[in-house]
Amino acid sequence: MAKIATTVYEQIRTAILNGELSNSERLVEEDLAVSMGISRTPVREALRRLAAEGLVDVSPNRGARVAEWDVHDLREIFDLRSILESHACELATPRASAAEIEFLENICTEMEELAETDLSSETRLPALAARNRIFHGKIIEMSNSTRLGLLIETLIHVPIVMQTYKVYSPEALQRSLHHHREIVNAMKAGDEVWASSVMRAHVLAAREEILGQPDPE
Amino acid sequence: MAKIATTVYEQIRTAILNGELSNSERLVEEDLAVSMGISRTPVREALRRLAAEGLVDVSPNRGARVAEWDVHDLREIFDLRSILESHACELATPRASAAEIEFLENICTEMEELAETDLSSETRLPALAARNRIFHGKIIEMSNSTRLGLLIETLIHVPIVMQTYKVYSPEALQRSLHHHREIVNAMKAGDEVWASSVMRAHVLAAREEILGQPDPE
DNA sequence: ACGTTAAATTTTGTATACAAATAGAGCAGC
DNA sequence: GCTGCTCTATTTGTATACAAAATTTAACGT
Repeated sequence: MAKIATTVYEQIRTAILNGELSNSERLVEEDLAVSMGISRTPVREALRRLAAEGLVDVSPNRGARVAEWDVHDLREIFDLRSILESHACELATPRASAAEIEFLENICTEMEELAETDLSSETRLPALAARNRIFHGKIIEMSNSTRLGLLIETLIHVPIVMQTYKVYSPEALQRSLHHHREIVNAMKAGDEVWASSVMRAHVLAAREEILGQPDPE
Repeated sequence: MAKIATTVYEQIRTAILNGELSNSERLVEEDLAVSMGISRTPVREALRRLAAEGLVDVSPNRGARVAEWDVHDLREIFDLRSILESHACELATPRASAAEIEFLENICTEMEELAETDLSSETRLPALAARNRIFHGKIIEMSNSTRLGLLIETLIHVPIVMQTYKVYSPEALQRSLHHHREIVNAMKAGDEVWASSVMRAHVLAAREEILGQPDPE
């Protein structure tokens, strides 16, 4: 059987990612423990792990809260994502096998077909978001850099980043899908400069779609 | 008084960073606890924290070991450092104040003076390494991106990266100091492309100095 | 001698107990 | 009504106890 601490960790994590916990909600160890019928020990471990990932903030003797992110945080996150995922494309392109290219192409097709159906349906947006994550994750995996993957992971687990498509306009969605298709074409052509440039543009476009105009600071 | 867990964390951490613990040495909770006269609980917390940072590896029911890094790991680390620190330069340049430029210039001067003295002395290399860390840290701080700082931090705490200068040839050291000076000059001129390019070259040069020629894979 | 299996020991994972710190309620004073 | 205080209740931090898993040791047969 899996460790209890890991189970707790995953439960709290998905709860945060799905936005089921309100912003900066207090996470009391005892409460979580009794609600799950376990002791505080594994709860503590899970919370510390989430803190290390940046999903919760803990202050000494004051406990843990769900982390929250302001506009400046999101700007930082998308800026870094644009750099790191672009780099992933650069590394992945010369390594890409025919099978991997085909895999990415299939996801593009699936997403395009999904986008043509009624988007107001409950199931469409999650389906798109899931495939989007697979698409980006696959390219990161293809980059063959464990640490690059880990760095990106620590960035994108912020709820708003996970739920990107929820705030997309139809035009933004179309542009996003075109970017995906163009990235695969660039990789197919073995052109890592092209591929990485489109990826960078793709993430920065998402940034603007979510944040609106750049803040002057 | 500070939390015991934090104290333990720092002790183990510096022990690893100073290379006082042999590679992949087992870290038994009970042993560490009794040797410090405390219970296992804070030791556990410290070990999990170090695991999240990548300084130790933990396997379920099998405990923690000091992490070790092979050539491929180091290559990944320096590649990512080159990208992220270069980005830090890009962000820092337009924000740099006169005082900050002067601060960096002073470090450059100090390091140049240290390099002219007898390098075989016990104290010279640590003094250089400390100033090197301050130099890079200052630029990261000037970039004003909390997350960028955190990402870089998780990369550079690997012992070999911390102790870079220990393996430098005199020529490599000179080149490194020239890079530092050039970076400051570029920032002073407000040229973020120049500054970030030199920084990228600076880190990639360090990579080659430490790893030798690129592995063909 | 060698390998295999089974007990014994060690070590981790979780629960519980207690101490230390913090937050909050209630009340005094202005 | 508001501010600042004390005391209580809550909550975190650490220690200890026990259960579960893994590693080591020992025994046994071939």
